[in-house]
Amino acid sequence: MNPVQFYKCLADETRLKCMLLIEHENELCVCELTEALQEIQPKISRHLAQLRQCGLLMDRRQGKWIFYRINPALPEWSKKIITDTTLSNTVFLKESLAKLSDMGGRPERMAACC
Amino acid sequence: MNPVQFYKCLADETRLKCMLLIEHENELCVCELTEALQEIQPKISRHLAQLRQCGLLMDRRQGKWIFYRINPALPEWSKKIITDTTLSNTVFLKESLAKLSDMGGRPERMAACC
DNA sequence: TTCATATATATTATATTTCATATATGTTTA
DNA sequence: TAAACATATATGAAATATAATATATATGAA
Repeated sequence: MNPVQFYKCLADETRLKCMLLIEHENELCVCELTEALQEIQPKISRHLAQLRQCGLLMDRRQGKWIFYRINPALPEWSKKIITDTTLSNTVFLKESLAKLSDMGGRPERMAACC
Repeated sequence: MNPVQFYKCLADETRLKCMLLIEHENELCVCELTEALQEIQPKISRHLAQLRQCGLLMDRRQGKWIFYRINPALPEWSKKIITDTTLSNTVFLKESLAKLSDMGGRPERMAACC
């Protein structure tokens, strides 16, 4: 992971909030992020695609939904930065987390089994 | 310090290398960075100005030279990210550090006294 | 004046957003 | 079973916004 590329991925409000919300919640789908950030779906989807292509996120499909999580194969220093940034910027995420917990009809997780 | 703005500052090769080199060396002037990165002076200068305006760097003048250092007033989480990134990306800085130690006629520091 | 450094600006390159549309899965109904 | 529909997500292309660069010019100290 080139550090410049890594920081470029984090250098956008939508992408950074996606990353930190996913870190905070462990796993989120596109519709949950769309609701949390109050943005249109294609915009969220595009930024998630970029984060996936750069290796920061992994996805798994469960039925209609695609869940994203932090790529566990990321180098330790970059994973640490993501967790540290999440812990130290609760205000930055406050509104989005509120929207998320107010959201009805969230998809149920099944363990990514076996 | 807004985290998006912070990461935007780091999301450029020249700026990131300046930050990490300054972190590594404690203090560097424009001419040293120009030599270390093998870039023209106005380019370095512009990026340093941006880093200063955003509050990531502080400068002090000593005669002809202006020395830059990491702004000690930065929030802890962001200072930590700068040190962690420096420690974990030695390869990224290798060439620049070599150029720097090969450089002749580097300005002498006087303690930023009193 | 000269050397080192800083700033302004115009041009070019890059990134982002939006809309329209496509794909993929799941569900309903014939 | 299969066809039709609904929902979630992805993508292509165009318009717009933002950032980077190179060049020229300005400033400030010795």
